[in-house]
Parts: sequence; structure tokens; C-alpha cells
Amino acid sequence: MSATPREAASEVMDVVPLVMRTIRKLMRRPHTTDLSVPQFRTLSFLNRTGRCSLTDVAEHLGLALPSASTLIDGLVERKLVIRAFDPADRRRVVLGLTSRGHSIILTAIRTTQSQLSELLADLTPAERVTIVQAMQLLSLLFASEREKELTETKLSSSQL
Amino acid sequence: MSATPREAASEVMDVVPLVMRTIRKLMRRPHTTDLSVPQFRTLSFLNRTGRCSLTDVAEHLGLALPSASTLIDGLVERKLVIRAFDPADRRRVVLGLTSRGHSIILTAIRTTQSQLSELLADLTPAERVTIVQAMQLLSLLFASEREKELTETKLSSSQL
DNA sequence: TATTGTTATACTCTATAACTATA
DNA sequence: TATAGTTATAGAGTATAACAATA
Repeated sequence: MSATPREAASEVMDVVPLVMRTIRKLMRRPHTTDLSVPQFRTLSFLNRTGRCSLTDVAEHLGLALPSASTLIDGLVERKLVIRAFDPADRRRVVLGLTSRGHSIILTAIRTTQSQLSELLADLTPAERVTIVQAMQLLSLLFASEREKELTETKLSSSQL
Repeated sequence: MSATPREAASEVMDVVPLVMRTIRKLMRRPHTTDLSVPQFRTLSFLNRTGRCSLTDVAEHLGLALPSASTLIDGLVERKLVIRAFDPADRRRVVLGLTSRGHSIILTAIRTTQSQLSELLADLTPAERVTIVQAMQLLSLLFASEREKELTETKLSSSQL
């Protein structure tokens, strides 16, 4: 099998939106937690990194600052996120999860993974390895510059 | 390397939105054609299938009918799509590309592929094969039931 | 002046509910 | 009555431009 960059690009363009649609619908299910994909990713990021600024969130999601600001508005209103001023630099904002936010994101991660797992369970182990490898390659290619630094650090330290 | 369904699910959940973000930004570039992802996918579908109904489009995109209807509204307003009544069954709508729509989707496909290709050109050929294989697996798993039938027919006929 | 965020404004995406027209 | 589609309404995503507050 050959795969020119163009052929690979064509497959990625066709398939990624398809998978995205399923992921969105799983996360949106009300009996789980009814989060949009960006909301899910924001809470997940805050859960991993602890407290951070609005700029950190915007970079992680690849959003402009005003978009990130309104996104956080919604999460604050739902009492999943706390927004406070940074006493060290009052221009800055410090974001963190509420305990409700923490519990909801854990539930959302667990249930979304479970439901996706059911689909992926139809594949052979070798096929799943192919998928995991492809995801890791794409992750390195498509992460933002800042994320790449973090990821590469993580990878090289885990290889020690 | 092992890959449980859950591990694979976790990777897919993390990486697909990342890739989606890049795809969206490429399609949105004004100097290309400034299409949203659903608009791009709609035009692309019409380009492949020729004339079809609104229900066909909604199924292809995984949207509810009203969502598809407003999506088409925008494309009709931009004169990229023609919407007419089906004389055989006047409840039905017949959708097709205008010549402008046809030329714009060709440009959009070409330029988006080119830009994605540049990223994928950093990989080895073997790594690109991994990605193409993963995309094909995911495509089978995540296509709607109706799309699956079409895809499987296409695959089996191309294997003759 | 440069940086961090917010507000204002304007589209698009997407869903559900209620409706119209046709079969 | 059942089907195909539209309209009404509403909340979220996203961007740019203009602004405010702090450094």
C-alpha cells in the first residue's frame, strides 16, 4: 500500500469530521453530562493542569481570546469553573474547577470513553494498534506549538 | 504495543478534535473559499452524488432536517446551490450545485488537500500508510448506517 | 506602550417544537 | 394519516473590532 501526502490528506479530511460528529453526540447526551466538545476539552484541560489563565485555555483549544472568554462564561454560569483575579498580576485571571466541575468531567470522560470503546471493540487488537499509532502521529503534527513542547517533553521523559 | 478499546477510545477523543480544528481553519481561510466544515462537506457530497434531496444531505452529515435546511439556505443565498421542487413528488426538494458552487468546491478541495499535505509530508511513507489505514477503519466504524451500505458496496465492487 | 481580558456585534451550527404542503 | 420540508426559537461556537484595566 502506498500513501502520498495528498492521499493521506484526502482520507483525513473525509474521515475526521465523521468521527467528530459521533464524539459530539456522545458528549451531548443529557443522561451523561451534556457538554459541548469545547466545554469538555476545557474542563479536561483544567483537570489535568490545575489552575491556569484564560490565555492558557485559549492556546490549548486554538481559540481567540474572546471566544475562550465566552466559553468560560458558560462554564462559570453552570458553576463548573471558578474565575478569579490573579493577585500577583491583576490583569490575569485564574481559572479552576469547582468540585462539581471536577466530578462532572470525570463522569463525562468515563462515559464517553465507554461508549466509544464499544465501537472500537469490534476491531481486532492489531487494528486498534493501528488507530492508536495514527492518533499519536496526528497528535504530534497537529498540536499547537506550545502543546508540542509539552508533549515532546512528556514523551522523551517517558522513554527514559 | 497493546491497545485496549478504552485506550484507543481515549486517544481518539483527544486527537480528533485537535485535527478537526486545523481542518476548520484551513477551510475557513478567505483566500481559499471560506467555507465552514459542514458547508464544505455538503458541497462535496453534492459534487459526488449529483442531484439529491434534503433528507439525503441530512443523513450524510448526520444532521436533523431543520439543521440541514438552514445549512442549505446559506448555500443557496451564496448562489452555490440550487433548490427546486421535485416534479415527481412535490414534497421533495432537489438540490444541485450551481456552476459557481462546482468550481468553488473543486478549489476548496484542492487547496485544503494541499495544505494538509504539507503537514503530512513530514511523515515517512510507512507512517502515512498507518494513517490511511486508521482512517479507513474509523470510516467503517463511524459512517452512518446508510453510508456504510454505500461504502461497502463501493469497496466490494472495487475489489473485483 | 504592551499585555490580559471583556464587551459588542455578527455569523454559523445545531436541536426541538410547531407548522405547511403533499401523498 | 404519514412524509418531506420549513419556520420559529434558542443556546453554543467562533471571529474581529473596540474597549478597559493593569503592568
